[in-house]
Amino acid sequence: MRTYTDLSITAARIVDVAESLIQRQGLNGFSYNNIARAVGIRKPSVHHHFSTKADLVHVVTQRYVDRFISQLERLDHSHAAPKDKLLSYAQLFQDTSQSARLCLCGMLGAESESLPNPIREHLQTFFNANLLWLTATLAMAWPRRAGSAQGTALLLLSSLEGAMIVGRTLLVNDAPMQAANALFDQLDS
Amino acid sequence: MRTYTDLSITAARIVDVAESLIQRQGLNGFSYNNIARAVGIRKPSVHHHFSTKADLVHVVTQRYVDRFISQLERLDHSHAAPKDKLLSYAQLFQDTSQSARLCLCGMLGAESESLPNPIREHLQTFFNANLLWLTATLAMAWPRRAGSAQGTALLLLSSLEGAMIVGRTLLVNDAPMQAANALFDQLDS
DNA sequence: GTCTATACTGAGATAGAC
DNA sequence: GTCTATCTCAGTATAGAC
Repeated sequence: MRTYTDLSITAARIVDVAESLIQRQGLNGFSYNNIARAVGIRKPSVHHHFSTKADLVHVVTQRYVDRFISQLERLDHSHAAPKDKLLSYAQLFQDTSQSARLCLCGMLGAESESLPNPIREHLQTFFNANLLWLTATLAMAWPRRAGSAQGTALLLLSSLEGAMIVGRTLLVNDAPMQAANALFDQLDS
Repeated sequence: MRTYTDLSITAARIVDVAESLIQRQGLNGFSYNNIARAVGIRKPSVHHHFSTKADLVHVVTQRYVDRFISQLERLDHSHAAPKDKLLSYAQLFQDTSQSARLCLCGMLGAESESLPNPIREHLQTFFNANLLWLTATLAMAWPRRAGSAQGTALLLLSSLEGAMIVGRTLLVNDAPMQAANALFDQLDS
């Protein structure tokens, strides 16, 4: 199966466009034609780089998950205070929301019934990595509540994923940050 | 525009099937053929009842939103303790999750860029009604935290919507209830 | 209300020239 | 790597008979 580490310039542009389209319209909401127009080439040229849609979506997902996990690691190495790490984490979702996109894995997770198995596994990697990171970081930020960190991690991750959906529908552009701050306030009190 | 209050028996079956398909596969993940097979009629017969897909989805959404709001009113009239009302509320999402579905409005909200405007408005009605109900009920359940009830309402609604997505991907079947309980525990402490 | 038959369109995909 | 041309299939939708 293809990987994203050795993409030609055109292939990388295709992956960029496909990523954006999935985050905005969902897996079944775009076609090779949409990609071709956005990149400025013809449909068969897209097939030249990614012979099937499943292949393309696989590469897009793999790159997204790897990049996101890299950001978690970068946050860890930043030596910021745990609470500030969590604010930066919430800001990642906030930024995506502000560019009128959903989290790629949230969107694909919603549509996961139509998804090939290898892609499903990438989504599981994504959510598991986030839950692990959040559990550890929440336990450091609020040590007295360390015992409930695992449940709080699921609460925070779910609320950020959900807030992107609620926010885009109600045209509230800071829903992820609002939801995260509501939780942080409760944890502080 | 059609409404759901005077559906023939066949039309009601079509709406039932369409609702389930949207919750499982999303707006772009099913066709009139899928519906026809599930109902046991032919494709043109589906068109006889709902001439376009937009028309069908509109009726499905309208019925779902009205029914859900009725459930909120029923909860209000139940004279249960506020905290128990909130538990029953979370259970609504939990039940949906357990039948391998997402919230219809969560799914359509994710795909809302491809949605006709009238349907978007139903989604806004849904989320606004939920936020209002949650804000009021949270303020009753935890009066000392009444000042932050609005933010907590967004947090809870978002987390339930998101937990359905995270849960279905990780094959955790009680994610909505886990997320809600994590929040209720913090509010209690 | 339901059916068969049929448009028409767009989607995913391939062949083969340049 | 890109193109034109083409294939096949599914999707939405309509016409008209029963």
